[in-house]
Amino acid sequence: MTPVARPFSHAIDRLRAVWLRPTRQRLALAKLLFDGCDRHISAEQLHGAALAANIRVSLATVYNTLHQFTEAGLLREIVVDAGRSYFDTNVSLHHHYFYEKSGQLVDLSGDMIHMEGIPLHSPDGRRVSRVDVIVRVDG
Amino acid sequence: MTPVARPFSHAIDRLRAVWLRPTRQRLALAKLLFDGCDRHISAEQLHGAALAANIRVSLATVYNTLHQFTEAGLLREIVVDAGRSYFDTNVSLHHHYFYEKSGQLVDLSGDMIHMEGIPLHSPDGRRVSRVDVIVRVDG
DNA sequence: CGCTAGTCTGTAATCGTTCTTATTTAAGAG
DNA sequence: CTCTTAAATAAGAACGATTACAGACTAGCG
Repeated sequence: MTPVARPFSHAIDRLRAVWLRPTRQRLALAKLLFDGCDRHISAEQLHGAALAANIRVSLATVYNTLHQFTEAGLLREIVVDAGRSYFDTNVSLHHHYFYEKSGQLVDLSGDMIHMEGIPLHSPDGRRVSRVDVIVRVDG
Repeated sequence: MTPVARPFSHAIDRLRAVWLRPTRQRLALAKLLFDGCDRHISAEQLHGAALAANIRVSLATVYNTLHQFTEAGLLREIVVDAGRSYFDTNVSLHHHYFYEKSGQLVDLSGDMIHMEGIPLHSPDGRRVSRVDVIVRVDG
């Protein structure tokens, strides 16, 4: 209930906060993405969802928007496969199960796994931007 | 020094051990891959290396061979980017730094990071096939 | 309203990878 | 050594996800 926990209930406020012009397309996509549920969605899936909701938006714009949101910290990109990446609306610290067969991605709470010894810098002193843990499941 | 630590010094023995016919192409690629150094190599890079070494082999065969070796446990596939995957000749337990800018992959010794709480099964009881940890570095 | 930088569209291009089909080859039998 | 056959390879077409491009559109401002 603190302002930090749920800072921007409205899509337009989220966009303003990260200095992205609230255009029709970005607003519509933001509303689809940030509806309160955590999502793991691909660009194609979001494009499909937009069309299904009668929002005319090109696939190129979906890609642009997803990358802009990711850069702004509203989304986190998760690469599971050569040639498949998902965008996660939950940007808090957590990890993932990945079901190789179905391609499904499932959250693994961040405090379930304790990691020690993870470096904050690379061997040559550069900053670690993030640590991805993917638990791969056969079935 | 135990037989297990360095079981197959010769490429041909490695192939026999995993029931892959030692064809000219597979032998040549195995020699390039398992020369004693740990490598993180992409299919294109290996193809280039083969051509440079005057080994005529098609890209399709390089892909087939890499996947067969991976399935046989001689290699480990590491996906870092949508549309880029590397094959690691070091199949022992360890993790990786990934330099986003250069695309370089660097080993992170397995016992540097201690992880606790990593599940052996998925929430619905399926076996975890492996856990990938990628420490992403900006520069 | 009119201007301008930023954004969007539709399509073509690109990239890494996989598929397909004809050809070649390893390896065992005779 | 030759024959036979299943397995492996070559070459390029096909593929799917993503990116690039050039022109049209629009938000925000005066």
